[in-house]
Amino acid sequence: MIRTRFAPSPTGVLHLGSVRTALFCWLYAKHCDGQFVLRIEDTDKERSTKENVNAILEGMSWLGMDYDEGPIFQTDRFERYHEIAKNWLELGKAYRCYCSKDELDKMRNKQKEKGEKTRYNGHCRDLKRNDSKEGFVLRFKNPLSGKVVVNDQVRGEVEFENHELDDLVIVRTDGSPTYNFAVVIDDADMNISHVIRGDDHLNNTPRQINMFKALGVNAPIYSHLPMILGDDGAKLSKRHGAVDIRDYREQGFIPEAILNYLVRLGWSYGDQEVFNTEEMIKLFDLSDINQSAAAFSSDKLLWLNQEYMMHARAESLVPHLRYHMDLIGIDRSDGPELIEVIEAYRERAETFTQMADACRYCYEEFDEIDPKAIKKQLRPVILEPMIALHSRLKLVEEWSHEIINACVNEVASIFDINMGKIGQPLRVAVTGISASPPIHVTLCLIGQERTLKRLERAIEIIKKRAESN
RNA sequence: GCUCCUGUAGUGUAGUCCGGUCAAGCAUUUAGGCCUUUCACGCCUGAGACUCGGGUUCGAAUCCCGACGGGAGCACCA
Repeated sequence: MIRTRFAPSPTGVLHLGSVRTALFCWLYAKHCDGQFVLRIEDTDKERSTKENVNAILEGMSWLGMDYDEGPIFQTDRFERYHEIAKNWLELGKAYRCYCSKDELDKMRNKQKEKGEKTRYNGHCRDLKRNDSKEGFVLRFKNPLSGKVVVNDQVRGEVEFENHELDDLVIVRTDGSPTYNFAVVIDDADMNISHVIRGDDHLNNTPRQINMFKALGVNAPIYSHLPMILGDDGAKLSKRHGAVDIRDYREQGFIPEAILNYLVRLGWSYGDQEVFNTEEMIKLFDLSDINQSAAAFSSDKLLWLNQEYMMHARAESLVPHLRYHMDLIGIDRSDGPELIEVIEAYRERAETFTQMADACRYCYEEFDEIDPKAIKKQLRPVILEPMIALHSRLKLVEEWSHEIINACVNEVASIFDINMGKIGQPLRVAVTGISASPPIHVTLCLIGQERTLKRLERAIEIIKKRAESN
């Protein structure tokens, strides 16, 4: 049985990089008809928070990544870690270390001066001391010679010399287990067959493999994913805009689009760009993961999001639009059906935030017309046609695309002007700006009453302008 | 500093394992055009890359060596 796990630490929110890791784990488990486990690595009691746990859980559910087991909290498993630690101490696989923080610092500084890699020098490794009352940590007795070969599914065989590794702390002075120790026990206990995680863990892997050996358990199969960098090539951080996955929800992205964008960062299937979730699961494989770091590009995410907006079933987008209209405070009580808005605006908005923002004038009055648009479109020459248009639209009984179009066409032909000459002023009058969906669609969405009112206002503006000339 | 990973257009990638079909494909970005009553969508055309230097070979993006660049790790953080 293939079992993967996503093991975030709640010392921070769920960010894009972690989501990509989670996605690959999730996809691989699904692809193999295996299981996916969510484990919360909260051994750092100081920095782990309940809020971050919530952020992670919320993010996972928004993205639609379900798990077969979990969330399992490491803090619930301390007994188990202690059991192993005690056992290792008895078997001589681990030892007590009494070195103080100062001593360790001094040791590292010396190594640095000598141009060596900083690591624990094994001072207490063979100490025959048993006074358990003093403050001490437990260290793992790492083999001194030989090498560890990590057979990575992405990197190939990576070799580490044991003498490059040091005796890492597995239990702190306060009795809490450290990350590398807890991970190994968990992955073993939970029968994780494949560990898929960020590149930054590659250097931890040989020590973990050594601990699996000490445990007498086969290590899982590892895959180390290339990192995701910001668009400037530096590590992805707040500087690059949103990092918290929830920010992407607030910005109006569709979860499937985010997954689709992320899956193409470090994985590919020929030239294909767009994958629905089913396809992703079907086509995903570890052997197609590539090895170099990728830079995050919001341009492409935006493009993909629009692709999803344009091709999704309109009904499925209604909740999204509703959510974002509420978010930016649009009163939806008086205006068109959301589904009509979606159909009119989906190909001119990249996100739901943009769409909500763009359709505001269909629901609420606006105070100001763009001055540039006034100057260009609401000119005295158009006064008569606008008045004529107003009187016709006023008489319309069935406010439909066809009839609105007929009115506009009629006025255009009476005054012998082309559509653009009357369409743009009309658009500016009813929307306040110079870009909107086709004019009949726009008017239809805005409704007859509002259209007439706004037309009257525009006519007043034009009149005033004519007088002042 | 040491250890490990990595290097195809601005960005993501195909091709690299098993040299020739690659005078390097696709997508995004970008420039121009078409469509169009605006914006967008769509369509067409263009710009833009094998990090560099050696070597092997009839032939190298692909194999070998070196340099340089980028990233990560070296905690009683995860």
